[in-house]
Amino acid sequence: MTRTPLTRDDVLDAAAALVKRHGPAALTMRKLAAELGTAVTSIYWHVGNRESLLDALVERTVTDMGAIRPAGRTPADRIVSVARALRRELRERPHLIAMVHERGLTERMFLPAQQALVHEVHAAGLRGARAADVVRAVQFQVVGHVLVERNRERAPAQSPAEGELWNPPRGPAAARTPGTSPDDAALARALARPAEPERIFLLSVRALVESLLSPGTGARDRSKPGTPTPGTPSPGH
Amino acid sequence: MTRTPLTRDDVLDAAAALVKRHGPAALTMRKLAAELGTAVTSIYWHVGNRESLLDALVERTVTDMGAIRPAGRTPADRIVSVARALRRELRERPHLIAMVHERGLTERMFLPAQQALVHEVHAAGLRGARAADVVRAVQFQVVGHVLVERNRERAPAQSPAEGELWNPPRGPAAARTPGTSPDDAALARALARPAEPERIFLLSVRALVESLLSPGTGARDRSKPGTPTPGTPSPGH
DNA sequence: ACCTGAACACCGTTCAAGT
DNA sequence: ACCTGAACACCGTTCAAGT
Repeated sequence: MTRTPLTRDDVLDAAAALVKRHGPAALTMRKLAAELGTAVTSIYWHVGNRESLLDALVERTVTDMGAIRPAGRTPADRIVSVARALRRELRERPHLIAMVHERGLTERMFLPAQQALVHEVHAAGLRGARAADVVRAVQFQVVGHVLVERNRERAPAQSPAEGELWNPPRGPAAARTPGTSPDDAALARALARPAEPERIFLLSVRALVESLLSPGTGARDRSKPGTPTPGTPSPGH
Repeated sequence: MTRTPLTRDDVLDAAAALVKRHGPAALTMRKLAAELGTAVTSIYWHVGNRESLLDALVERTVTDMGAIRPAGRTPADRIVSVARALRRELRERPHLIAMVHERGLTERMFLPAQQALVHEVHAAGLRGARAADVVRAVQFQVVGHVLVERNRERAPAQSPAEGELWNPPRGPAAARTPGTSPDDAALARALARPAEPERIFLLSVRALVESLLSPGTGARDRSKPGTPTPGTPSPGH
């Protein structure tokens, strides 16, 4: 009874399954060998060593991420749709995404999405360096938000909890702390509630896209980073 | 010649130094013991085990981060100044920040900054849940940007490089690829150049703040996050 | 209260040897 | 071309024993 020979893909599959179930720390060469029913050293013949095994896993995740198809009527809408699609894809592969991040490959994983963004920003009428800036700003924001969000989910019990800071002490001690939070009960309550990442995500992406796609606003390049922002006009009503 | 007894702080100091120089992976109990000139097992008496040693290190970093003082004339300026200060602080402690991130404590580290943001958003005239949303949006963006930026710095040689995608093939093959990048040489060149994170950072923060602080724009809550964006078909493979 | 060495279970990796 | 067991150097951790 000759066994069908072990292939490199067999190794990668088993490794990916282990990581998906128990995280990267659970992926040891010995456990992997046991899973595959081979000697530990066989694995080395197929994948070199643990480091390049993880590299291959990450590589797979990056290419698996695939192309993103924008949806929506306006360029702004389509950019937002790309952002949401990226967010969803990432949230389905938490462990592998963490590995991609640890290896500094997050940006490369986002190249297909970048291509879509370029198309939409161009459609919105932006050109040249300005368009490139907008593409990168959106990309940074989406990737960053996803990283933050994942970080929050893995956070242990927060102490002090976010909300606790915004219930100002009622006693005379309140006056002592300089720069303390203003008295806004609704705000305090809102911050005491857990964040709703998807809502914040949409809110932010829309705000950023709206601001960057409309020319002539203060968000243009000013070439002098230190210049003060003129007060935002408050439309009387 | 009785040696002055080892303290918990001695252990933490040596550990922090090791991490700062060579990263967390270089922090082994045996190396640490050698550094301190004690037996490996002494360390266990002071800090329990490696895991809680790292916890203590992270805890220290979080509290060391300290208070942030806003600067600038308008609330928008001061928010931007907080964002820049945070960015600078983080970039000075790359390894430790990575550890904070791995432990899911990034958000907690940002609580002091959150307090400052609340103050400024309130000064800008926002109240209640809307103000909380803006605080969180800015916070997510700043933290996210810093994480992305750090990720980029650690990235190995990118292949394909960002720019390569935006030099459309000159031959007849150009017409075949659907949704390809538009013909914008300046854009292609701009994306081929390395990103300037600080500029992108300022650009984005300003755009977001400007958009969120001005009421009545489309960036308001639309209360239906789940609407028409149809899910992009999963990348068949 | 603090420190020690010995021992254990577990790693990743190399290598000569098998088929 | 593929697989094997033995061996090496290195981990984190426990524990009984010292002072």
